[in-house]
Amino acid sequence: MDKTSVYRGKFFPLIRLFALSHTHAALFHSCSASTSKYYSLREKPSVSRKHKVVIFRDFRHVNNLNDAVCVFNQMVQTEPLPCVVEFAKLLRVMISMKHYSGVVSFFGEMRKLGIPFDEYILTIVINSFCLLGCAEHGFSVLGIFFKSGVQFNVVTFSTILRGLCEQNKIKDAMWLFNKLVTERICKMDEVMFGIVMNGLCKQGHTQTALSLLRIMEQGDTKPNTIVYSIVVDALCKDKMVGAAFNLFNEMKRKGITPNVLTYSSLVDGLCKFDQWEGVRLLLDEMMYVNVSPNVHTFSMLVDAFCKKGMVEDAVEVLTIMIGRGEHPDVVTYNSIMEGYCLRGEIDVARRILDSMIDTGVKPDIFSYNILVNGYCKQKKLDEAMHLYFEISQKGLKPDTVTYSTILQGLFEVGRVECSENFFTEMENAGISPDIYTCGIMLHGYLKNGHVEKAMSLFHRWEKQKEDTNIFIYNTGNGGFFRIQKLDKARSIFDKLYTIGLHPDAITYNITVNGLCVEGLVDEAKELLRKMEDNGCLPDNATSNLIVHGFLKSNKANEAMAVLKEIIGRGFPAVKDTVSSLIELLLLIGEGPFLLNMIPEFHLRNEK
DNA sequence: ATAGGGTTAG
Repeated sequence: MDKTSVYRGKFFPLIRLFALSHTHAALFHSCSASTSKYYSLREKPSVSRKHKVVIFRDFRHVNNLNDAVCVFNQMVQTEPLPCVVEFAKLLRVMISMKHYSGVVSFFGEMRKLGIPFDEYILTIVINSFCLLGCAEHGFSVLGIFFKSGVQFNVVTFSTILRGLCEQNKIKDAMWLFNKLVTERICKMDEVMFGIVMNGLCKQGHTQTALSLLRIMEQGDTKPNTIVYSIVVDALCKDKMVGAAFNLFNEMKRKGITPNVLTYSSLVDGLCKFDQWEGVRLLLDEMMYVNVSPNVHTFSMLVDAFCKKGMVEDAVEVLTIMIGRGEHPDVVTYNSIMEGYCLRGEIDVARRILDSMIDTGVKPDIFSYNILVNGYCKQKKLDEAMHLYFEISQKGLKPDTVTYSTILQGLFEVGRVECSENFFTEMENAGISPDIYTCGIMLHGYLKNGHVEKAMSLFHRWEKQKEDTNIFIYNTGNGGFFRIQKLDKARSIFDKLYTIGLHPDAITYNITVNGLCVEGLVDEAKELLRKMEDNGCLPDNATSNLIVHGFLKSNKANEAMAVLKEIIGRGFPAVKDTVSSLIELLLLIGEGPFLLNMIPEFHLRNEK
């Protein structure tokens, strides 16, 4: 019988008492072995009833994996064994040092040696698996709970749920969550709800999160500030700022106080919609209820102004925040840099990078990526490359975005071979291309006329199905149309359905436009009908593309029928489309039709 | 357990 089996079964609580008295002996033992630098008396002391000896292990000197291994080896050789709590402390230190697999192997060693463990140790092990990116291994640790009779708690399951959510396995998380609820496996708390709701929101299931909030209201665990804030933020990100404000007002009515995070989410939502007056009112309210805007809040404002090209206003926000004692950080400065880059004032941006360092704010990889992009957009590829080399010199590591940005820049100026070499450099550096990189490579090849290369890349990525999204297809589709590989484009479109990817408005637009340019009226017509059936209503771009497609193909007459049809179904025309349309109608002598349509345009534009 | 910044397609 191995040592762990002693701790199994229903007698566990009794045995735990035994283990505890064991522990005191261990503490005494470690006191006598006080030659070790890892033991000290500085922490709040615990007094052993038996020996009246004051002792605590101190792990502050454990600074690397090597230290941890030494301490661990020493601990397991100590006779009698140190307390479970001591092992838990060591494992926590290892997590803070990011030695997650070390935690797992220490735990394996502990089991082999029959060292007792408790729910805290097991939860730390689960957390390590999660941080290693394999949350599903957490389930096997759950097995250890059942086998050893250790009682789990809310935190155990919250940890697994958080891990699953972070790996975007929201379905698995929901399955577990439902099981916990329906089988009453453990008591729910606000934190667990928060974790699941946050996971749902991050995966775009805001409405499900909202219904969970409603369920909470009916139950014993009432939603708190954080739970409300999670949904408020998600609604803002879904561009449903109105709904977010409804929820915000509702929580205030119910006496749940919004905090700086709640307010900041709303400020950001309003900024993205240019609702400056609303922003002003909200900031006033914050002052009134004594919730101070912090560096996040101010950075959102700074970023919003910069993205609109209003860098002067952004700088004014910067002055205000400094005046209020809120220190701008790397994110704030990065936004300012981007603001200048967007206006083409890359040299100013470059100077900000240098002045950041003077104020004690260290640039990060974002800072460099912003500047690299600035140079690329100005087609200053040599400067961009120079900056790329500077990144490593500054002790930073170029990431996927850095490489993608430069690849895009190289393609843009037609340096296809450089792009190819740089792509190889990226792979050699161990940076794997993501969906952006794929799109850039595909589009870059197509734009520069390398159809075959684009095709082979396309097929390579297509096979790695889990990485495929609609974007790659849209890029391929548009490119293949542009170079008149109609069959290819058509087959890509058809394939979307078979692999279960849903075409979006852009997919339809690209394809409709491609068909129009080719003068394939019937097919375009067919597709528009499909578009409507699939709930993808034609948007401004659709109408523009159709009109331009027709004009380009000089097949105005045949195409006019399609236009009439979509106008009849509700043409979401905007001004620039209308002018193109007028051009087309006059071209084919459809003046009377045009006159009929004018009131129609007015009606729709006013809606 | 919750908030801010960088790269893609029509």
